[in-house]
Amino acid sequence: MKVTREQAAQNRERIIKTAARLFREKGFDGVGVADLMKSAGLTHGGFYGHFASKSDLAAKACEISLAASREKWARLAEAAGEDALAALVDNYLSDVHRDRLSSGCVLSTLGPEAAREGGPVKHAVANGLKGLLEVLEQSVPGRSPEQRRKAALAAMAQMVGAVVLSRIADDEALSDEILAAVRSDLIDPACD
Amino acid sequence: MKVTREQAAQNRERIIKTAARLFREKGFDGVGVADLMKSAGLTHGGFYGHFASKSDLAAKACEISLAASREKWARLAEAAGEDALAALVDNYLSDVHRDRLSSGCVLSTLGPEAAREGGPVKHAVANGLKGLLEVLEQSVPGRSPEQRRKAALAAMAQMVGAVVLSRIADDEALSDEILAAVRSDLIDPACD
DNA sequence: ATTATCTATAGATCTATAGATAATGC
DNA sequence: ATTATCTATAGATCTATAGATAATGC
Repeated sequence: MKVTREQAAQNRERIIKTAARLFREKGFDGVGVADLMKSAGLTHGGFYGHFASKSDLAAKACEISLAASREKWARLAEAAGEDALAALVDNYLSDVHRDRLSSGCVLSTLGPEAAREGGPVKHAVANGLKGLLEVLEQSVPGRSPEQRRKAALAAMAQMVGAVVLSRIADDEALSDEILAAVRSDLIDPACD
Repeated sequence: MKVTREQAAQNRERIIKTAARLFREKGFDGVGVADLMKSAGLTHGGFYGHFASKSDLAAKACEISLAASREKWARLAEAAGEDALAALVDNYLSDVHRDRLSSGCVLSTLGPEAAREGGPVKHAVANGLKGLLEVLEQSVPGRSPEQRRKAALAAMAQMVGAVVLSRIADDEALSDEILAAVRSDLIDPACD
């Protein structure tokens, strides 16, 4: 039954990645440790050799999810050059992002739950937010660093809110309308 | 043990109001039927005489919470006249709203969970969103109805996102900074 | 010998229901 | 007689742990 040290490390990574997917799909309370381990191809009891608690795993899952988001943002911004903001916005407000919870931004799938959870989970998500803001500050137009900081905060809030609302809307027309309105508000020249 | 027909109706209302408070504080999965009934001063088993299921209650709790938000918005907008948007924004982005989950906007406390839940709960929240948008469309500046509609959608997303993020931030400086940046972005003249 | 994983289970909790109780309302 | 509420519990599920197992790594 025992596996190599390296295999055990891989199993641990697989548990975290599975959790990162399932928590985003079903919420922290929507998936139990047993389901989670089954999805990772392991047994229930093996879990506590890897993690102190479900909450411990939740914090690590949020951490890697948001680190992946940050890397994706940095790649997109880098590739888009001058149009970095538009590239980030188009990506975040896409219907793919809205519809595929399992790989989406943790801020919009688990934000309120993480805030309530507190402790290491909230801390991990707060750090992830800071990381995304760093990328956004470099992608947003503005004369001074202060202006860019403010613009990044405003854009971040608007993107997260748009995805949350687009997932609440129960008719697709409204959902699409929300994404389109916010995309236009963020990208098109502010002065009309 | 039996109470008057009127008392029973009052008990039902009290259950819904208690649920509206507790669900926002702890999430749908954070409070059980037994806790909820105890908080309402009733016993566990009595619940199913009033509601078909916990989910049924959740939908009704979201409905009354969002109806109350809409009424509050309408009152604020009415009282502020020309400055309706600023009044709504100041209220939504206040630290009181951020800190007091129990009476806050359901979109920012339970939005992602309601979207996952689907069914009547999601439907109730989607309808509540539409109601708030109606008030916001009348409060936002813009030459045409289409322009106001777009501005309302953009503002709604930004307000919800700002509160979600301000609750995630684990240092108060960042949390306040988010609220202030978004407030200024929404209220101050858009062109600098 | 160590340790990653397994089986099995303790103990707590959750939703929902069954049947008893007692006050209302005909 | 009806019915709102109560007590008690069924049945499912959840987190976490205890102890067994078997392959690695010294």
